[in-house]
Amino acid sequence: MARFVRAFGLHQPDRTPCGTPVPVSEAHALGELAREGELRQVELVHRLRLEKSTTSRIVAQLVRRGWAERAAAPGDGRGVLLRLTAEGHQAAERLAEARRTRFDAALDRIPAGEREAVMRALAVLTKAVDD
Amino acid sequence: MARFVRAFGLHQPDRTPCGTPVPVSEAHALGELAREGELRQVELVHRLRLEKSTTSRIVAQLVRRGWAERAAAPGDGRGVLLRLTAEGHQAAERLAEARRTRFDAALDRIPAGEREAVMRALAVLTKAVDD
DNA sequence: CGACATGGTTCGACCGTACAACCACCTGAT
DNA sequence: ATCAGGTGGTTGTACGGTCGAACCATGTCG
Repeated sequence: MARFVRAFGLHQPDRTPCGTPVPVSEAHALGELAREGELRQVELVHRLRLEKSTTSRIVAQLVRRGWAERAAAPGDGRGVLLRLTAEGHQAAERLAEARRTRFDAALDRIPAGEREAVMRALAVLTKAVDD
Repeated sequence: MARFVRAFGLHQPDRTPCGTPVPVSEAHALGELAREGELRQVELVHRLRLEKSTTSRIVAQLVRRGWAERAAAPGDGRGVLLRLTAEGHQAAERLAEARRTRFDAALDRIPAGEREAVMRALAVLTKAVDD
């Protein structure tokens, strides 16, 4: 496990393991938003497992980069609804591309017959770890 | 993958995912030293995938805690040979215990028939990711 | 003997995260 | 209708892990 963390480069939180100079948490936020389309900020807190203060800053950073925009949440005057801008979607796509490249390279080193089993195992492990 | 990182708590580098209030990198260093007995500091640099400056600081921290001690490397006046103290071994054991607890809990949530396959898959993936 | 490489340390800067305090808004009970 | 307590967000502050560069000592090779 420890080996995996180091090999994957997870100990450097301000750089994506896939080589992109974007903080890991920001990349994750971008990914969630890209998949969901819209997201309440509080939902992002839960998915990213961060404090709301940290999440607030990350969102501010995304907005500053021009990747996301805040809107009022429908039916709740307190909430913030997040949405990716056009540039945000492009950035997410670039990130996904880098991720694909990185993973393809890794998968190449896994015997073809085992690939699917490994991917499924990772999903199982994630679910098991997730309390 | 991203889900796994968040679920496992890897985004918080100053706390072990297993609940111990010890920085992740320090825990990894402790683990390597416990397994190897002795280790050159430069070897730790490679295994931890850190800069030598960062490694130096981590070692200093271990020494400060009374968990490790530096010695001259045999046959090389520049090098530093690292060794765990008695307290260091105890600390490593406590860490291993916490890890075991955490993993057992996770493994309990994996169908018995799949456990071995999942563990093997993780090893395969680590090797594949490791350039 | 001199040039370059290697192992370590120290210094400075950056940045991600948590915690606390605070505000705005919502909700439910009286 | 009102007030208490809960929830969503922001800002200030502190902490700490990591890197890069400068520097030193030691080893190595021509």
